[in-house]
Amino acid sequence: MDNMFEPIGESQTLSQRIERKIETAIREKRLPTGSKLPSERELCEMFAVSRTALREALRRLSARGLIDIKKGSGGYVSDYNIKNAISSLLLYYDLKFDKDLILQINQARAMFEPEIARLAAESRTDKHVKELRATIDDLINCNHDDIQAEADLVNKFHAKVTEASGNSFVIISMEPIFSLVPRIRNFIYANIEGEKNNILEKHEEIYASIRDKDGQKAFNAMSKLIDRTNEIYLEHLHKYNL
Amino acid sequence: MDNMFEPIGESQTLSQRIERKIETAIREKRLPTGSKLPSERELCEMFAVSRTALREALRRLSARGLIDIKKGSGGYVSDYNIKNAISSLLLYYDLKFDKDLILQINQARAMFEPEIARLAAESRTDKHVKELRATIDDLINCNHDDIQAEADLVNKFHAKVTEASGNSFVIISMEPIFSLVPRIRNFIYANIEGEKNNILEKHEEIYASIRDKDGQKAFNAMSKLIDRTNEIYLEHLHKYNL
DNA sequence: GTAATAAATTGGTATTACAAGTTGCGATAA
DNA sequence: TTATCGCAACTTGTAATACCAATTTATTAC
Repeated sequence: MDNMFEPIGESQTLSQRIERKIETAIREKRLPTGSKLPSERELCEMFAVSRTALREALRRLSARGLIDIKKGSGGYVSDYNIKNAISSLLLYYDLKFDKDLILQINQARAMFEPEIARLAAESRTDKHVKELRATIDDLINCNHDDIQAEADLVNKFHAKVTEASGNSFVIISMEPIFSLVPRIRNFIYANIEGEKNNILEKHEEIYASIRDKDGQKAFNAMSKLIDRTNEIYLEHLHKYNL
Repeated sequence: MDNMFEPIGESQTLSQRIERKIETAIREKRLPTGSKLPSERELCEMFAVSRTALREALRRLSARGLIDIKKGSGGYVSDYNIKNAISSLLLYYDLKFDKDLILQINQARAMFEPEIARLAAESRTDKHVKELRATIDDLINCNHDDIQAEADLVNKFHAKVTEASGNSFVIISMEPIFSLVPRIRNFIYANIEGEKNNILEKHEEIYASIRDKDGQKAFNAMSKLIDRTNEIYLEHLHKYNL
């Protein structure tokens, strides 16, 4: 019995209550996307509060990405997009970034990405095929010494495969991974010297499977690729005793 | 050539620049978790700005979950937890919730949950086994008429399985799904009359597999369960032409 | 030393004033 | 008539001051 006696009255501040009222209106679409909010003075009158309190409520909503405020113009209901949605998630991973997270991400990739490749093979459009081809070509032409550029292109390829799955939930879920890769790269300077041809081959195989709409083949190729990549990572982690 | 002429000067407001400065200090751990910020008056002097501008910066940081502000006490660097991180993600799904999202979520579950069950079987602790057992027992004892309670318990079971995987990235990724189930339930009144025994059996099978650390068996059982559930959903969607 | 009390400190709200940017209307010129 | 310019009437952004309410700290009485 932790909370036998809950706090009496509203512990919420005035500006928080205003925030919640406007937020509810937005969630219930009473304020549709893109619509203009009344001016601050008008809202002050409507809520019967000072401009100070109202502005702080608007600042919170703006910080959370629910509204856009333009100086001299006014406030508008934001087109709440994925960027807003995952920005705080990215911040979270940014703060808790460590070796464990890297291992867990690698594990998650091994679990999910083969299935994603399978779905991509079944759902991809011609546009996706073109973009995947272009990415691999860039990778082929990439300077062998530029490890950073190579890693970025590999990352781009995997992001494109995920995009080709057409499942927005999957795309959003994987987004943090592809955003964190640059940081992982700074953490693990795993050299894939002598592996590049092998890696490249597997990417070609994945590409071909998706192009030919062969889900099972895409699954297998992706599975092998991720497993091999994880092996390289683990070897490196052991070698440098991280 | 889209951006031949980039905007001149800082389009950022003063309060946004203050916000960014403090945010950077937090991200770089110069302000460690739990530490107390200087008082508003002090910060005003340090940044040489009015209290108005400073407070709006603090409001933004507070709204984003980076700091906690206690009246009469002061501001503290928040222990930025998962709740903060995924709250905006939940808002996003809340706003774009529709039939398509439900279908994509079901697809994603079919892709991911079997693998999650496999990992759970390999990583689970005794505590997880107990909790899973308790959840199934609740489901058995649940009133057959109370469809809502049943759905909640099934949902809880799947959340617990995910938790047992021990992979925090996976847990966070799946969190939106388990949060959305109540809304899906209101969308689809899929009657599992006559299915309950079948569903229950499969849950028992998953439980036993995880208890016995049989990953492959857990994978198969979860796979069958999700497939059957999706069938029921699709039948319902067709029947009512949603 | 402890507990009650008073004082100082801190965040919350209100008010007023002005700065700075945007919008739209109308006067003016072509 | 049409295009352009400029001004006026908006809008939000920042500043300064004052006071309220909650919390913390210092003081006092026991």
